[in-house]
Amino acid sequence: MGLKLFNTLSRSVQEVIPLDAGGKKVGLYCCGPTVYDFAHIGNWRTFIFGDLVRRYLDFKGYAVTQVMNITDVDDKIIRRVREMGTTLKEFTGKFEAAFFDDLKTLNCRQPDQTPRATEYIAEIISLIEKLLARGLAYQTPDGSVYFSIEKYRAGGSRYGQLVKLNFDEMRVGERVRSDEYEKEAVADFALWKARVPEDGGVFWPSPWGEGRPGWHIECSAMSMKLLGPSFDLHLGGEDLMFPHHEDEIAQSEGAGVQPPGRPFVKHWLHGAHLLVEGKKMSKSLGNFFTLRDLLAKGFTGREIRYLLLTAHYRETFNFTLEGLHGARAALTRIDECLTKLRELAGAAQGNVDSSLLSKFSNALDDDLNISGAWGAIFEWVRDTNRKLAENALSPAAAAAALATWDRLDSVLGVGAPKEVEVPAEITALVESRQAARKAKDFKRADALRGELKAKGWVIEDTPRGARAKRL
RNA sequence: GGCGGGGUAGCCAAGUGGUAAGGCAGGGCUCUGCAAAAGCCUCAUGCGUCGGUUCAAUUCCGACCCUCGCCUCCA
Repeated sequence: MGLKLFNTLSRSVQEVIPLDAGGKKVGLYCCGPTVYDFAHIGNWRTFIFGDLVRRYLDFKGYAVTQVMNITDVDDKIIRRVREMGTTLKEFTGKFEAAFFDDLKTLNCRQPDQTPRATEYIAEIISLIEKLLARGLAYQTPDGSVYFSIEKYRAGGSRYGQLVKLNFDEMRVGERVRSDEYEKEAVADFALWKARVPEDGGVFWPSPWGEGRPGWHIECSAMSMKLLGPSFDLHLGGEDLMFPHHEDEIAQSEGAGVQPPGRPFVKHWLHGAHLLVEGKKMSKSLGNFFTLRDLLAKGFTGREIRYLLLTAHYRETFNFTLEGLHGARAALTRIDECLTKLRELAGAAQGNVDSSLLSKFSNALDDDLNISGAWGAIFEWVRDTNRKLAENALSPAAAAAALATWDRLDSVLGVGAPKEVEVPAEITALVESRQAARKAKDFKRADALRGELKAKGWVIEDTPRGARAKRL
């Protein structure tokens, strides 16, 4: 069965058919972070969405090349570099490292390539030169270069493929930034920004004088360089539809580098934003969380990942602390089941359960209906628990269940429960308690239980004996 | 104003022209010396409101109410 995803270009759910003649290779570009601060939970929702797409394509057997850009030069970065009296490299390096740490904490796969904008200046310049040569861009007296939407449209190209725009309405009451007053039309966007004193040491030489790239051009330059001028999937947050992605299309297709009849990007994917505690995230409301803020509250990366993966990517999701507690409980349910399966399976071998697997992939094939996929998983957990309780599972069947889970988890990435080492001291206490219970010295047994609890361990008495569990 | 999402149990969240997945919380039970932990069972005559189409609508159509987002550098 084929994977179908909503394509913003067509505003409909369409099957993903690779451009690759062999139908195997898929190019996936995900808009990455602008490294001017720690990424917040809303950013992470989108990055996890990208990771899900990547992992599911892998699961489906495609040979995926995932590229995620690191935007390490833009207005905000320059402003902060100036304010903090540091250098661009030092400033962005810190947040870039934090980004990759966080990516790992959330168990996102490292993209195959993570190009930095500042390392693709040559490609950016060459792309701008193509646009100038084709008459779609113009230079202003200050040395900036802009993309002319009017010329682009005059050439028969469509500007406004991802969103419906009313240009006449838009020209009323628009904002004109003081540094962009030289543009021919307000809708035009910068490809190259001439150096101004506030940029400090952040500038590169170019045929138009010293300056730096505009915001959209880096994604065009890097994606086309690494994935080719026409590729399969491009993903980002819904806010990027306009102007960022629209401008990317204009400048990439305007350069005329695609083979005849091929688009810059075939399938555009956009992830919805999230609300936190029912409201738009904002620092003044106190509901603005970075990943680090949540870790500091004691939540783990996998709990956060799980919660962000429970809802459909095109729906606004309400992220709450209560939801995070629920995520913890839900994951524990899965963990308990897996632990029991592991105990039972031992060294036995088993084949994957294709019925669960097909329920899972049927749901995900349908525009990544992950809620449906979780539904199938939890039904399976309940069913497995029932069999486990009835002793109706053979070691081979348990091994098969575990093999199936591994397959599912290659997509979900919430991981298997960690095998917690029980310290000898704890084991000794558990054994003393067992001895006391056997001697019917319940007072002492309860005291030992209390002692264990104080040390952060709970005793789980099962028909097969007692075991200690980390609180 | 223009464009686009949403409104499903206490909370989160799927889904379907034929009578509502799943998770959390809650309730009951099993196990236990008692607990805890864990497990099982249970939990919406109802899907924003009002009309319409239909044998049948939460699902289609219309109107309305509420809510959220985008409309030039915010994932």
